[in-house]
Amino acid sequence: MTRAVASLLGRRIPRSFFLRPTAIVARDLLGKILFHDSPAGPAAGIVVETEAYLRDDPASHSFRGPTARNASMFGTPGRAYVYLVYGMHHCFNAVTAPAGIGEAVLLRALEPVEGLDLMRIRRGRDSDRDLCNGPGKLVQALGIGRAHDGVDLTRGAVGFHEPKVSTSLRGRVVRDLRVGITSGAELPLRFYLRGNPFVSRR
DNA sequence: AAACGGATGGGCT
DNA sequence: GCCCATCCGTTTG
Repeated sequence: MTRAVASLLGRRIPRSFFLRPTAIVARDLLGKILFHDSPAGPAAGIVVETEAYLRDDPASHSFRGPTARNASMFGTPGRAYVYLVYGMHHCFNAVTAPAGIGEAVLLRALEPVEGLDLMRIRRGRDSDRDLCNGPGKLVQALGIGRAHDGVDLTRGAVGFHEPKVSTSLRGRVVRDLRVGITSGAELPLRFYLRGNPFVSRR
């Protein structure tokens, strides 16, 4: 681990964190750091926007039961669920709930804090704000792909950490409707940090 | 500033 | 065939 990264990351988020109600996990991931120690170099960002996807939730991939595609969503909590959407982008989720129950948290936006040059190359964009302000964008910026579907986020190259210097999020957490879905659109399961310029929409 | 459409592929009815 | 948990360049107001 590089010197810069060591000064950034606190303790790794353990599996017990993900074994709590999914909306709570989605809320509590705000302010944590998503890190990928990739072969090309480290990249990381502060989580600023998430969405919860529940069982018996018509917007959730798990709604119609387990399939080959969504298998990891029904697997061990604290692992990744990565899938291809719109034929060209990937989305990254942290699996929650006990095995057999298909729930997860979609990561929608990060505030880039490490590996910004690498992110710019991967994204083909220069502006800091355009690196991780969307679910497809952050996945591309971090170098995450289909190969990461099912990986354990509590150990290994991809995972969540406490920030070394933590700031209070009191009064900054907003809860409202999810983005880009049709059914289940009335459920308030999106969480983001008020006023943060790296959130995917204002 | 908002609205729109094209790209692109896999999963499911 | 149709429907996407999206992104981006272009057009329109």
